[in-house]
Amino acid sequence: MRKDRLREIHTLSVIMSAEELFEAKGYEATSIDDIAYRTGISKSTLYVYFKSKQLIWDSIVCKYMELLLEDARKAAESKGSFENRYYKLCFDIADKFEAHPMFYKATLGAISMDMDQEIYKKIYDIGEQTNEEIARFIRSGIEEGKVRKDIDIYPAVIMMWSSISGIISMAIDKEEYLKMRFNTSKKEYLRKAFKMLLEGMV
Amino acid sequence: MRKDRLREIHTLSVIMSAEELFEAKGYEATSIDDIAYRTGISKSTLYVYFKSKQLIWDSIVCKYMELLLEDARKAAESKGSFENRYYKLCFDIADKFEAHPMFYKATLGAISMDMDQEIYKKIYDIGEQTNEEIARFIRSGIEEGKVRKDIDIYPAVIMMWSSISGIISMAIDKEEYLKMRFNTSKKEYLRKAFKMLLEGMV
Amino acid sequence: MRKDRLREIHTLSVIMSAEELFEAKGYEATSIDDIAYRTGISKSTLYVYFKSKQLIWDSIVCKYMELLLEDARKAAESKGSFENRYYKLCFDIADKFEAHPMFYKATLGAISMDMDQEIYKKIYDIGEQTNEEIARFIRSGIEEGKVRKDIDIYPAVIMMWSSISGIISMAIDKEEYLKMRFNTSKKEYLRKAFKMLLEGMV
Amino acid sequence: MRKDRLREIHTLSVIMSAEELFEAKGYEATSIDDIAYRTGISKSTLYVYFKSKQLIWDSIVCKYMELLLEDARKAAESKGSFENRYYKLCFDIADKFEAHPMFYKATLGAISMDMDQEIYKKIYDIGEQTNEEIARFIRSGIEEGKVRKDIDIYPAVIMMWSSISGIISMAIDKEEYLKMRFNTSKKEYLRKAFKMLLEGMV
DNA sequence: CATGAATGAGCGTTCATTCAT
DNA sequence: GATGAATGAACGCTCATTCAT
Repeated sequence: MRKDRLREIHTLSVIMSAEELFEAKGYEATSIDDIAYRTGISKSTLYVYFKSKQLIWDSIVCKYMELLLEDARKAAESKGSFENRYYKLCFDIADKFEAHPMFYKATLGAISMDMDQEIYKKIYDIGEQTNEEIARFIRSGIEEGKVRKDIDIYPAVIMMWSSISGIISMAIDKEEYLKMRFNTSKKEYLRKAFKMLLEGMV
Repeated sequence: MRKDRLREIHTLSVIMSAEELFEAKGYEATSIDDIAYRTGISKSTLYVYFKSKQLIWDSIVCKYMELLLEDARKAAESKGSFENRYYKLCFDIADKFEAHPMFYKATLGAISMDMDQEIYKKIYDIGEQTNEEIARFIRSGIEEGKVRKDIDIYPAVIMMWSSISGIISMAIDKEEYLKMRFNTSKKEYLRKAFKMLLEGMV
Repeated sequence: MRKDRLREIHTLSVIMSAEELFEAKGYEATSIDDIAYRTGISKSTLYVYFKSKQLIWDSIVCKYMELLLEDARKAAESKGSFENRYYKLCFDIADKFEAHPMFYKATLGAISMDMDQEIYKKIYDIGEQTNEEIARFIRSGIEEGKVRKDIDIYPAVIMMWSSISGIISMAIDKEEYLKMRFNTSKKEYLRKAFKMLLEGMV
Repeated sequence: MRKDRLREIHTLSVIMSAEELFEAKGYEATSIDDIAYRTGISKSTLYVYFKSKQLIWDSIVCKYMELLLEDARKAAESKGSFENRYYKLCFDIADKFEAHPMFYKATLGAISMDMDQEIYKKIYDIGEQTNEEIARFIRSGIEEGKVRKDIDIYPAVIMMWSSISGIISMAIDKEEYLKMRFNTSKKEYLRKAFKMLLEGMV
């Protein structure tokens, strides 16, 4: 269908503009006018494609979740030692956080569990798949003998996930401070912190 | 002084109301009108005590930082084995996060480093003291032989800090999900996660 | 274009309302709400057409300056004796002052010389053209032998301008007083005053 | 009475502060808080002495009118030729306008003729006395043979008054412009303009 | 489908004024 | 007499959203 194509193109370009603006100025400070103007369409046209500002945000969240899922899948499926895949995963995520300042807020905020809204259901599903991939990844670590056999896999998934996010987000928020106060670059700090986190699982 | 008392009472009750509202709806979505109404004073009166909305937020951040500092100090100074003090610290913080859902955003978000403003200077100083207490705590762990000698203390402080926050905040955000999906209570999950984190440092 | 028409209509009617209100209550005491209400549109709609209150004022100033320019041009170009053209000019301006009580404040107050703003540049240019027309007018008086040859034209332009405004604005402000105290009608007073200005008191 | 003394001192110091502030920032932009603070009393105390902000303004207007009356009286009574006294009067007024940017607005704005308010009655009376002094001054010019015998004295008073104000106020508002455009200093311009006013352009 | 036009609801902030003590 | 405390009423301005065409 032509129509679907067109709709998709519009949808995507709105999301692109919104992403840039949300990242530059934050959700609240970005106006629908801004988004429409940057997209090159009229405000009313934008409303044809997105029923509300919130839904634009949710779409971006969804997109980000998909990126995370991809990273998790790579960690679970790709070749290489467990350690290598672990560091790869950590830094892949860190890169995304860095490239998209709103990544943290978007993927880790309390996400509405209102499953009536299609978008929230989708986001939830992607989250589940991601957990599943991380679980596979940890299991592969156990098989490789790099992770304790007695670990409780699902809590470990969540723990890993939340620690990684906590570590990355603080590394970004306090980059300046880390440099100034401890003369540690963000990258260096991250490597140390990820290492400490890993050793807890060994 | 009577007047100082009154001022303090007002200040505290504004902060209380604001805290509840910020927690329920977030900073942007909470209006000064809301805060004044919930405090039971007029908007103009509120402005007698707080020169701006931002300053209300900053005061809350400051208060939270002081609570954290207290916990850190207890961990560094109180008697008991390193492990016990560690778990005490983790759960003390978890309690605070739970009592104040905005704790995470308040204490870990990027805090202005504009040292001209008195309040930011104060917040920064409290943060420094807190780091120092955690460093003392870790050093006591080393002395006790419970933490590796070769650990890099300050990165470890930050790493510990960010992981703990990440873990707690996700535990709270996903409590319902953890129960439903893995039949794990938040408390149980937290204990496991904190344990994993600790073992990385051993 | 339909849309240009609409825009123009709105613009003009906002200016009309604002003019009446500024005249009745002054700039500061007139609120945007007042203007919108009197125009019969919502405040938000008003902001579609004027980006700020200041710009509404500036537009009115600009309009007034154009009216003055027209009068000056007529004085410089029309047929008739110098005296007749002089009195015509004076009373034309007086009529305008009367029709628009804020004329004085608008056209003679300190006008921003910030030439970056388009509107101020326009106002300045119109002022320059007006001075030029008055200069032509005075030169024609010299040619006719009705004005001293040795007069310094540009200071004379400004002097004439400011005296005429001073005279008219006081005549309007004190109309009631003139009648009551000296039994002189405004018109009669103005004729005498303009004559004195032309001939001097000596 | 002690009390009256004290009252007077307070009244005067409020007026002084207000004057400075009104001149620096204008009437609207000056708050009662500003005035009280600068006076060194509390806002509430200020209200003991002045029932409203408007009345503070009116008191200043009154004071200014008294200054004008003094100048007019000097012109009428002092020794010297008519011309000399004329220029003295003009420049005395110009000096006052310059020293007090709000002088113009204060003394020439349409003054309320609400004679119920004591202050307005006082202002009106001073205005009357001033006109009378100027009338005496012009009569002395006639006696000296420097002013036409057939002049209508009271209209001439008003005309002179309004022209002088118009000339001075434009000289101040456009000082920068006069310099830039015609390379004429304010003083030089004023002298020329006052001369033209005296002698007429014919 | 695309949009120009319009707006209601709200925002953070200010300030002249009142009043009990 | 002096004041600290409190406030109602505005203010200029913004913005997500609706709707007729």
